[in-house]
Amino acid sequence: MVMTASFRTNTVDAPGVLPHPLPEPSRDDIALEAIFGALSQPLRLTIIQKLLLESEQYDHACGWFGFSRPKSSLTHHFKALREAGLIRQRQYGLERRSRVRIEDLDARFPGLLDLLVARSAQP
Amino acid sequence: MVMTASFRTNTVDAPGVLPHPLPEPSRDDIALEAIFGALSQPLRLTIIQKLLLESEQYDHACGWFGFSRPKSSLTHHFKALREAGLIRQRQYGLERRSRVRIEDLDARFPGLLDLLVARSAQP
DNA sequence: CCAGAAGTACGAAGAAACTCGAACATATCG
DNA sequence: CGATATGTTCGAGTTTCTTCGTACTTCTGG
Repeated sequence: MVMTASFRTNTVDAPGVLPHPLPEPSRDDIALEAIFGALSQPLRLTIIQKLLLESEQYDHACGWFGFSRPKSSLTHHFKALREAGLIRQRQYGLERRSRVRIEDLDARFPGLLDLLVARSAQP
Repeated sequence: MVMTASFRTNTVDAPGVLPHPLPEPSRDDIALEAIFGALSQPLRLTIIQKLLLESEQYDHACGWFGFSRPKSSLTHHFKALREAGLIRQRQYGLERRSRVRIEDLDARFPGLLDLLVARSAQP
């Protein structure tokens, strides 16, 4: 995964109230190949699924997920998800909380998120 | 992409008439991570899109696509798509023809193929 | 101010993917 | 049979991931 697209610091949700999002690709720069590349990593797919299925209305810091991996590994994977355009990250004091960019992804690739949370048919 | 799942030589379409498919994962062994990994390569995503949008009813040999890459590279990418469960390949005399496993993919991951052929919104 | 907590940055080592040439296999056609 | 066409296999070189330790930064709470 290489970061080539242009990045911006967007301010969608109530500027002044929420911390600014970390640099991320704009909606139109989200590429399907990058999405697929990011989601081909099992841990990263799990992160997105967990956010979609178990998060309640709020963003979650990476400690919330309960992964037993070194912190630097988690940084790496969350950054990969952010740079692919899958999550938005905001700094709240010490912790950095993530949420799925649901609106952007639904607008750009309708059906993608449904695909990720659908229980795969196991006959 | 590593090949770990069990493989079988399935015989879905009129055995005796069509050549046997090359070894491929069974429908239930198709994994989302593997799909995503395969489609994160731009050329491979193009192959699937071209098959879905431009193929008329038949399988296509890799010469049909008109890629200007060494033959060994094409072999590599078609094999990756087959091992991920995205395409089925059959040997017709000299040439090896590929088609998307539409039924299997629709059954296992509804919406996936629609996602691949949807024209991404470019405002 | 200091200690602890959350996370980053850097870098290195190993694994995996990508690209491609060269040699080989096999089917078809004249 | 020999030439050609399609595609494979093998191997090497290069690049990209992945993992993780270490050191560093920054915020928060006493």
